[in-house]
Amino acid sequence: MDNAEQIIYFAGQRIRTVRRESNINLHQLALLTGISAPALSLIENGKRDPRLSTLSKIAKALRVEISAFTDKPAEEPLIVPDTVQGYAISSF
Amino acid sequence: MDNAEQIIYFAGQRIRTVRRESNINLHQLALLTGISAPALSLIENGKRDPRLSTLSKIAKALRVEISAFTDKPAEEPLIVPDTVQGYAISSF
DNA sequence: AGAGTTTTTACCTTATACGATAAAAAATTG
DNA sequence: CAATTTTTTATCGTATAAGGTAAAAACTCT
Repeated sequence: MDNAEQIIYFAGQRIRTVRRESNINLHQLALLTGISAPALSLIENGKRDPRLSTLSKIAKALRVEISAFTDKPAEEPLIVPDTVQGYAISSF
Repeated sequence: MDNAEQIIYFAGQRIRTVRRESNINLHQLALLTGISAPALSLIENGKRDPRLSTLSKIAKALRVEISAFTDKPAEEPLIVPDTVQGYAISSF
């Protein structure tokens, strides 16, 4: 799996995750984006290499930035806090 | 100009800016990405709707995230911290 | 299990991205 | 300005994205 394939696969997973968080199905996303449900299915499964305009329509419909589909989520902060949820770390 | 066209146009401008900051020409970027110089020219001028894999190759060659082409740059931070990652700013 | 819903797959058509090449146009530099 | 470099435009061939439709498969319930 080369780099581009990984990106496509990852983006598909992210789109699916965001869509499910919005509690809508492929048919509904199809209506919102103007992209057919079969096309969306292929994209979510990493079997299609979507165009920028296609990503843009999906992002707009799901109300996220395109980077939500392309960038790895930020690392956890490197600075360890003294307390977690009000408990001193030493108590763990 | 609809939303998708704006995204495509904006991405092209960003790619051109990042490429020029790297001091390379279209021919050189073509060699780095495997995308022809004419194709890169069309993309930079917002006349072509690139595939995700194409954006990925360009981002990799220019050593930036795809979001560098798709997202509006973040505002400058409003609050200047006293320390960064545990080091006093004055030590830089 | 059966019914209803959602997703996937397949097939066909159309639109368009992309590579290659060449030529024209624009920008840069001496 | 002339020479060189860089970018743009045009044309052609191939690959593939995307829509529509329909059928199959997979899930989700009661």
